[in-house]
Amino acid sequence: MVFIDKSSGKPYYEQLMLGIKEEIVSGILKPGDQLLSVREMSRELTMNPNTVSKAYKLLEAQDVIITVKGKGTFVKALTTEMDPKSVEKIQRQLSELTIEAYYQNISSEELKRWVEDSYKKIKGEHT
Amino acid sequence: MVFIDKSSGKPYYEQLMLGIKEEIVSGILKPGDQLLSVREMSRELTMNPNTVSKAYKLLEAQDVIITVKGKGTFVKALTTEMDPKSVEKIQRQLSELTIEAYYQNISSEELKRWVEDSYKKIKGEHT
Amino acid sequence: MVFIDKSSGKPYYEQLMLGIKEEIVSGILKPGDQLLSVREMSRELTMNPNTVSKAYKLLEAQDVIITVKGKGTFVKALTTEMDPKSVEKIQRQLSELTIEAYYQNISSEELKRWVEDSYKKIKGEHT
Amino acid sequence: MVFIDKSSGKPYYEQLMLGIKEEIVSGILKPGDQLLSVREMSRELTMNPNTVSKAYKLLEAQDVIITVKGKGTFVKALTTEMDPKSVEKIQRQLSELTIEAYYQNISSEELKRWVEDSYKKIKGEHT
DNA sequence: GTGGTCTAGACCACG
DNA sequence: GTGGTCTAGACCACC
Repeated sequence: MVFIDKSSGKPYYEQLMLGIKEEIVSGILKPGDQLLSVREMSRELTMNPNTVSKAYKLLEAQDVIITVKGKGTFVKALTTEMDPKSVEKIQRQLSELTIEAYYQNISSEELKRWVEDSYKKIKGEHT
Repeated sequence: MVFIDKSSGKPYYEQLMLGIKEEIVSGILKPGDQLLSVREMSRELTMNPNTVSKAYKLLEAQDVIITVKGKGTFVKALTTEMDPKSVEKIQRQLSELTIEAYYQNISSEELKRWVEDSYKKIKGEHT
Repeated sequence: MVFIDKSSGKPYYEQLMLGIKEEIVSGILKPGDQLLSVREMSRELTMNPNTVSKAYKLLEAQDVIITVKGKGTFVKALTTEMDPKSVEKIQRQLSELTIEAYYQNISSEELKRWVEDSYKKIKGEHT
Repeated sequence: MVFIDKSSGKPYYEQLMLGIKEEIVSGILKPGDQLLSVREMSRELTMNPNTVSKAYKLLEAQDVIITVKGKGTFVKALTTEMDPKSVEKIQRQLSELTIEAYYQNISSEELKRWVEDSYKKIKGEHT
């Protein structure tokens, strides 16, 4: 069950996208699994259907899920290739994060430990 | 010289804030150094003075710089304490980044290597 | 209704910030209450929306209110912790005020009575 | 010797005005005493003569000091009457301070104790 | 010269 | 509807 923090400042649709990805990488959602319909999901999370729809559309554009008309929305298999653009974006964000971390006197070791922890958390959720 | 990507979608003032922090951690700007005046900077980056001012004000709120009315704006010494809120924010962002990275088949090792590289880049620029 | 004295020399946004805080401590505004929207408030007070926005942003930085994009701005619960910087500032201002008072032959007792009165006024407005 | 905090944000001339008043109420400066000349004072405090001059002019307007052309500037006797405008201003500032204090969970008692302390500090400096 | 405040008005993202 | 960003330009206080 994805959790939406309504006062985090982050757009709902982004939180939902991230939440779904999180459930996929952690194995809660598996390839072929059907997502809640837009209307169900919107009721579940008490948000506007348009917002859920936007998240689904963007996830579909990212090849994370696929919508079959009249059938529903399904999780796609994790791709084995990297999307250069996404990778580049991640690197850029990481670089910015490093500057902020450095400014807070967070050492490189600490930061790497946090990366490790995050990975463990994801894998640990696999059943 | 801070570079502003006018088509990145990121607000100019955030880019400027990050750019200035980058110059500070990398040693290009040292404590006590005077920043370009709001007007100079706005001319330099071809943006509105209000936008530069906004970045300066926010950096001042973060204790990164200090502005003396009628005098100018100056770099403060790097603090040695951590701001719990900022640290928490960094951890959260890192956690989200990890999910995206995992989705792109980027290994934990790879990600940690990038962290290390970013740190080296910062320190390598020290004179 | 916050009152703005347009000829007091004090910036509008500061007057608005103080006015909102006053309504909160006196119980007129309660945690969770929605503030007037930026546009409504600007119409109400006949000032520019940007000025209202500035006040709201600063109050948010002080953890007094919280704004949710596309939804509105809401009163936060009064915190139970002290912010050392704010406390220091209050002490400094009080010290300066004392000098001015002393210069006007205002006794310590009188000044303390005024403090008491101000507190009573705040609490008296509670419902 | 008045101390000017060049990075406090407060205008220099106001700091100087307050500093001189402080020296008067604490007895360091007595009625009839001669102040440093504008030029001496500006050298002493490493500030612009115009700034010192502005402070002196304003203090003269407040009947705190008096300038005799060709002679110098002298401390006037503490008046025994109150200036209604000044008193009103003090009350207003105190009222605003109370709101901020209340917001920081500072009790009425604490605030009154601080007032008492400030008064003691002033009187304690009397020789 | 410096930064600070305020206005007017445009455009965008979010829900 | 909401707030956020950006621009253009005016006026003021401080130094």
